[in-house]
Formats: sequence, structure tokens, C-alpha cells
Amino acid sequence: MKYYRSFEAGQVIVWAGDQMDFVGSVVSGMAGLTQQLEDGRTQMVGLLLPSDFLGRPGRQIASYTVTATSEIVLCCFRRKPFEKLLAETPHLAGRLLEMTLDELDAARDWLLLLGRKSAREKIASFLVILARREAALARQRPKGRFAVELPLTREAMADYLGLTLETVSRQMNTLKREGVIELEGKRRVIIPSFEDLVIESGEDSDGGLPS
Amino acid sequence: MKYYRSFEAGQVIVWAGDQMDFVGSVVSGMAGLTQQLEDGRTQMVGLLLPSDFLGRPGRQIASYTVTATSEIVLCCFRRKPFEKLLAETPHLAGRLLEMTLDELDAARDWLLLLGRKSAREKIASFLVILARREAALARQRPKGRFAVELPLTREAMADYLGLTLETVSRQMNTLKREGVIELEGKRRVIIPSFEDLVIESGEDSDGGLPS
DNA sequence: CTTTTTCCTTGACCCAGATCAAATCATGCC
DNA sequence: GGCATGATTTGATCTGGGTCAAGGAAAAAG
Repeated sequence: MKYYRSFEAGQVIVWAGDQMDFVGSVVSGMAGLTQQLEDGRTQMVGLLLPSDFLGRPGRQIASYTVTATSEIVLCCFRRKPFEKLLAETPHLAGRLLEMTLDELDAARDWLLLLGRKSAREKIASFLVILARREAALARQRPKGRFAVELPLTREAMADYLGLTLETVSRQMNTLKREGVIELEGKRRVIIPSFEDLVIESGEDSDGGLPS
Repeated sequence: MKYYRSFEAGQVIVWAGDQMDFVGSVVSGMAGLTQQLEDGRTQMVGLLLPSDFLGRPGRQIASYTVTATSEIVLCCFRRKPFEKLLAETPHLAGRLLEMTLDELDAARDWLLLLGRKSAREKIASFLVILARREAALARQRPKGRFAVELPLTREAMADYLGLTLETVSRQMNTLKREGVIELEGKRRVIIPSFEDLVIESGEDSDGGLPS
């Protein structure tokens, strides 16, 4: 009933519109949910990190294309048995509701980012989000000097942020030039002061994560 | 345990950060959830129409400001008894999960709208969304000639779409000039051909609502 | 080691939508 | 009616980020 699947960076895990006979959770690595307009414009609409849930119980057709942005390992369950288990286990349903509500909150922060933030603020916010989620896995809060791995291409970042890859590149290098971040290679970011980065992100100062 | 509350257009129902000791659902009218950056930039992150749920079980502090965009009637429950009921009624929890997943899907369509659509496409998409939701309440699909009520100011529309109110006004009048929509007063829109409006919205032709 | 491919950076230019500034319209109030 | 008040439209101008076009850099392939 439970099994593992691995994908390499760039591989498509599920195509939007395909039959989807499993649900799963991310063990390691990263994947993006994307939506497209027919002319090819692409927007990432979900970012899956370790512990995140993939799939929608009660729905057999995938609504979004899921692509591995880095090497990734999923822990999968066949959908039918999972749904049976879900119906029999109120605790599991509650946990899933909790996770879905958290995802909805994250999506709403993302709406604010896409609708109202400048390119510079978008980049800073994205790094803040990654740092927070990376720290949260270790039950911590990011603070002071902090390093973040970017398991995405500039293009994937652009699709996340509603920008072009050129703008992402320019803003990353501007932030670097101004000392807000340091780059170690192209995919590793050092944040000298997490607090300063939060200011750049335009967020309300307290940033209160409620849970 | 159950009671009704009414608000006039423009009234704030809940302030972000306030204690929130009730949950509710919309009986009639419309409200918006909004988030703000400290410099005042505002983004609507949720739109509540009749039958929509307000509040988050298990959370006593409101994360978003809720404002009535039109006269509105809510059916409210005190939070504690509701949570008790929720814990005792697996069916209710399942229903709530279903609604939350639908909201998440809507939020993801909204991400695509904010991240990648032009102002014209945003306006058209918004009208398509309103028409679909209005029709859905009558268990129908919008088709052919269709009328939509806009219980929002141009500014509220701008906050929904990540635009300025001037751009909203201009695009509405451009669509009117081109015959894609007709305006009856400022708050009522006639859609001569729903199918043509969907094309203007940039959506994938089929538009498949999966449920 | 060389070549190919993929990803990233940088520059020059342009345009959709923002900003600033006036009108116009609609509605309620005295 | 005459006069505030708030919503909307319209015009003029500006600009952030998009688009187009080369180049680099680094990994993968041969």
C-alpha cells in the first residue's frame, strides 16, 4: 500500500488532466505545481517541500502539473485505500484539514506577493519563505546569519514570483551588490541578516507566524 | 448557539489580529478578505459569497481583515461549540475539508491571474468567476447572454485583481466600447456572450470545472 | 581535453499599467 | 433646489519590469 518513488530534477511527476491514482508526501527534495495559459505563460501555484502532501483525496484527475525542481523522493499511497483510511480515521481527516488550511494561508500570502509587491520585494519574500520553511523543519525560527539552498532554476523562481527570469537574475544580483545577500555558486544564498531581509520583503515587521 | 449578524456595505466585520470568537457562513451579500503591507498597499485574498464559510476552526486570532463590500447577512456560531461539534461530527469535518480544498483551488487560479494575466484578461476573468459562482448557486452553468451584479467598488475590484482603480475603470470601458460587455449603471454588467468573455479571459478553452 | 547544452548574466529599448491631476456623475442631506 | 460627499471616468505623463539580443560560465557529453 505504501511505496517510494524518486524523480530527477526537471522530471514531470504528474501532468494536469491525467488520471492520478495515488497521493503522497515529500520525503526529500522539492517540486512545483504549475498552471499554464494556452499561449505558454506559466505560473507556479504550489511549492512542495519535505513533509508536504501531494494530491487531492476524492479527485482522480490531477488539476495541476507537478514537476520535480530538484531530485525528489515521494512516499506514495494508492488513492483508494488512502481514501478508505481517511474515512475511517477522524484524526487523519483533521490533520489533513489543518494542513490544507495552512496551505490556504500560504496561498493568500502568495496572492499579496503577486498582486502588490515589487520585483525586489518578491525576491526577498521568496528567500524569507524558503528560510522560514527550512528552519521550521528543524522547529526553529531563522535568525541572524542564515544559509538557504535554492533547488530551482531562475526560470522556476520567475514562475513562482510572476516575473521573467531576466528580472529574477537582475534583482538577485542587485541584492548581492547591496550586501543584502551573498551568493555561493548560483544555487546557494547566504543571508547575512535575516531581519534585514524581512525588511526588504515589505512584510509587516512582526511577521507573526501564528501556529 | 446560532445567530444572525448584518453589516452595511463598507463596514469591517473583523480586523486582522483581533480575537475572533465566532465562525459563520454568508447568507446573502458579499465580503472581502484583505491583507495589507504597512505602507497601505492592499490585496484582497478572499471573496465571500453566499454559502461561503468565514473563520478558521482552531484559530482564535483573525489573520485577515474582513470587510462587507455590499450589505451582507451572516449566519454565525460561537467558535467553541462549533469546534466541539466539528470534533464529534466526522461528516462535518469532511464537508469542511472539501470546502477548504475548493477554496485552495480557487486561490491557485487566482495566483495564475495575478502572476500572469494582463489587465484586460484580469477583468474578463473576474467577470467569468462571478458569473460562474452566481450560476453555481442555481446549479447551472453560465451560457450565452448573462447578467452579473457587481457588489464592489472599482477600488475593491482593483484590490482583488492587483490593479489600480483607474486601470479597472479604463479596461471596463474598453470592454464596453468593444461590445464584450454592456454596463447598466455602474454596478450591473450584461455579458452578451459568455463564451466570448471566456476567450477574453485567456483561460484554456474548455474551462473544465472538475466537480 | 573539446564540444555541446543548459543555465545565467548583462545591455538596450519599449510598453502596459502606475501615478498624478482634473473633471463628471450620483446620491443623500439640508 | 443647492451643496456636500464619495464613486467613477478621463487625460497626461512616467517608470518598473518585460522583451529582444548577445555573451559568459559551468556542467554534461563525446
